Amino acid sequence: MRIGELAKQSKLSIETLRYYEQAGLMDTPLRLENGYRDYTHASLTLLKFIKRAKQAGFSLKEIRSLISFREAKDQHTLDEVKTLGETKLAEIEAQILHLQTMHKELKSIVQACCGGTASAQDCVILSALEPKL
Amino acid sequence: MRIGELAKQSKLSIETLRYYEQAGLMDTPLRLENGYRDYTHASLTLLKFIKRAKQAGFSLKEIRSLISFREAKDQHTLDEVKTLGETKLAEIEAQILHLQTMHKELKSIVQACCGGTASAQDCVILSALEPKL
DNA sequence: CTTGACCCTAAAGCATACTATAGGGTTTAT
DNA sequence: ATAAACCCTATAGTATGCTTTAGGGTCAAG
Repeated sequence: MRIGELAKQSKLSIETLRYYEQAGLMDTPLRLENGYRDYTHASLTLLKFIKRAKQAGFSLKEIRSLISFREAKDQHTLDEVKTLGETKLAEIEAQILHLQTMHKELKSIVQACCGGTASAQDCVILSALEPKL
Repeated sequence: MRIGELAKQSKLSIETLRYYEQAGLMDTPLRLENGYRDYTHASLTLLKFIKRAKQAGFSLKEIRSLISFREAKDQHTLDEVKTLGETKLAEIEAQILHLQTMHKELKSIVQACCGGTASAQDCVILSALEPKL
């Protein structure tokens, strides 16, 4: 299958597929006589794997690790895979906490603002951002 | 005050200060005879404002808006400021939801892995990332 | 008078994940 | 034969918020 077909089936752009190849996520595929890339169904399966891993929050760099685990399962331990997952889980938790902190802070100051078309002269939001004396 | 002193007091790097100036967050300060930047206390107050806004989750671009509101309060309405805050709140909420979705998904597959030093041959994490047939 | 601390500019680099552009072959259909 | 649709490479651009580099003045102390 040529790149256009793989793009269609994977719902990724042709450019993204070439980018993934260059980024080391996919092996360089065989080439047809005219130089066109010639993919097999395995490429599609790999792309679906990549998409699911992305959905789960892994970066392309981390996905490279996941792919190498996947390609040589017997040379890796369950712990290696699980550690990657747990590390990512911890990162996501930290990000959520950070966002929740910001949200709480921002919500309290935004809610204090009555809004309206009056001048922002005495805006409590702007005041809240001023350094405390 | 020269830039080194302002950096110390604001706890930002000298480079960041010059970057903020170039990014339009701070006015170009007066210069001493030798060309050195000469800041006043107002610059420090502004930097603290910027830092608090960052803490609340605003991007530098949004902070530019906040600063222009702050500098000409009487030419803006409460609604303008409040809308900026509410939009940002909504963005943060969306990000939290997205992260929570990923977290839930990832947690369920990571927890299913028993770990250990056995080969990843039958790793449920890797399996979970494979496309379903 | 030189050393070290401080300041300057302009431009490039970093990380992430792509997207776009320029310039040029190939294949398919009419 | 020509136009549309497809493929190729290499390079640069996008967004964000800085940091780093290169190359070079300024100033106070010893």
